[in-house]
Amino acid sequence: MSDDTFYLTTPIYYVNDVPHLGHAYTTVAADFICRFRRMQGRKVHFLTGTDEHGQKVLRTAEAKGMSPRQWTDQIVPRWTEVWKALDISNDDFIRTTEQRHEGPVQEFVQTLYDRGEIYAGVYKGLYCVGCEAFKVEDELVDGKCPLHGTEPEIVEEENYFFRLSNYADRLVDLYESDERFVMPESRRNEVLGKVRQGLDDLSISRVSFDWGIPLPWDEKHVIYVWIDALQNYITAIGYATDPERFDELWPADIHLVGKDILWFHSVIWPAMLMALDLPLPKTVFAHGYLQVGGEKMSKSKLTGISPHDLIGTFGSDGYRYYFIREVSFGQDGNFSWESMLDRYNADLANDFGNLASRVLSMINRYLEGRLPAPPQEAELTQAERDLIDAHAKSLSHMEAAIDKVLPHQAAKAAWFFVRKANAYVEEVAPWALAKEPAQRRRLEIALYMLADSLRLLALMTSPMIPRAAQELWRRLGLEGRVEDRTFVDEGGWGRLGAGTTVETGEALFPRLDPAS
RNA sequence: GGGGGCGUAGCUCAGUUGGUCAGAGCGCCGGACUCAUAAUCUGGUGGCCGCUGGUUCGAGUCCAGCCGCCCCCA
Repeated sequence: MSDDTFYLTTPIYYVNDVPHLGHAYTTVAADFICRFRRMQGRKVHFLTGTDEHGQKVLRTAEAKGMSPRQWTDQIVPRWTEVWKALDISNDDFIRTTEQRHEGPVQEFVQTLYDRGEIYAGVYKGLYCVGCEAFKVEDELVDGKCPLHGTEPEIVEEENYFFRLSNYADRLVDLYESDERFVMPESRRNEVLGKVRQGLDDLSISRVSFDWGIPLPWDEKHVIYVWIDALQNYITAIGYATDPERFDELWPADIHLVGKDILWFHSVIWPAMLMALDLPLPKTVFAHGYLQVGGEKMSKSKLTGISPHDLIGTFGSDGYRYYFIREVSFGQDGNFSWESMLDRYNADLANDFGNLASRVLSMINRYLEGRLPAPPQEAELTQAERDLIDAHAKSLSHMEAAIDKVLPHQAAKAAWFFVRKANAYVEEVAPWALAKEPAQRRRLEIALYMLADSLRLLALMTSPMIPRAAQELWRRLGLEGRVEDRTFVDEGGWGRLGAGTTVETGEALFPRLDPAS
């Protein structure tokens, strides 16, 4: 791959049901990171999609009186429409039932088989359909799966196994030598501790049902859904079909996952890649879980809340901002209607939206809506220099936070500049300058600096709140889409043309009444 | 059973290798200002840093035990 590419994946979501807040949380964070990387000038490839095979989907479909294909075909749009509503900028969307996936997956496992990495054996065990996984006695509570509360089925079947056990040592070396392979650090320790205890070989096929991808050398077996699913990360970018494209994008920079599926991504997936001598992803980042608190939705479970329920009130931008800013990314976080409302009003309406509103209004009132000439170096006072410093600091902190995969810190860093800009307004008090004709140039400089601050903020916040950023960009008389710009090209001061007419308008983020 | 994590102001959380580490934002109280979405700026209130021992000249910061909460286990 080339250095300027940036390939990020979300999990492909299991289409057993419709999307909920947890899925959207991962996807929004991923989108923020990808949009930010694009504006850093990286050549981004952002992949998401759906995981459609396996017994659970089959049973869900049967329960609805549909074929699994009918079921997945009608539910996938429920996912894509949510991503559209949240302005997710994915470059591709892969379904594991697509031809471009199934063929290469067969080639992948065939190659493993040819290399002796897969062998036939018999598996006897307790299988939990909910988990799509075998269980050992120890894991059961009163004979039932603790996650699903159901009794596992006793299954004895001929399976093919992947020689996962051969890779424990190499995996341990990997975790120890590369601190970025599993992030955050606490998760790395978790995986390391577990793998040090050794690994068993992994059953990778099923014969009891046929909703899956057949093993090419033994077609009565279908490939275990997880093995099939993980490969979306390479099949989507041309593994076995388009070597040039594959080489350009692989390895992935980040696999973003929830902590519940870390094992598959940090152990099984790299082991399979090792078995084929393919490069390993650079980082598997596991974020925390959301929990639902507060009064308004206390009776709901996270999985019972649709993103649409919140987008209606807070908008796509409000939704995105809240989940990016509120939750410490590597840790579990709480969602509540109340905290979402607080964040929206405090950060978006008061700090950001009002800043735009007051600046545009003053330019309109004191300068007839037209931007003055940008200040010369010699015209800058300490107040302007501080503002310029604040922006530089804010942007560099954002970049550092994104490097560490900490979107909430990046959002916080951006708001440092918002606050500084508001403080600058107070410091220079344009309304006072406007009363004294002798201060005309000082007034122009102050309002130019503020308009320019808004432009820089539109750039910085576009990855988080793309709609408001675009609207601000437009009101400042700027052409095109802000998301197509880069920090390097547009991140300097003084890029607004003298004489440009700016527009005032409706509040970017109208305050929301807590009572309603 | 094994492995990992969390418990710091009312709330959400920061606190590298132990010594200005007792912080930020929100909330709350007061002051300033009036360009603005009763927004903004500014000052302040507020915490036996879960409990108990230990190591140390000195511990949210290390060790042990305990209490509470949580996650993972192919």
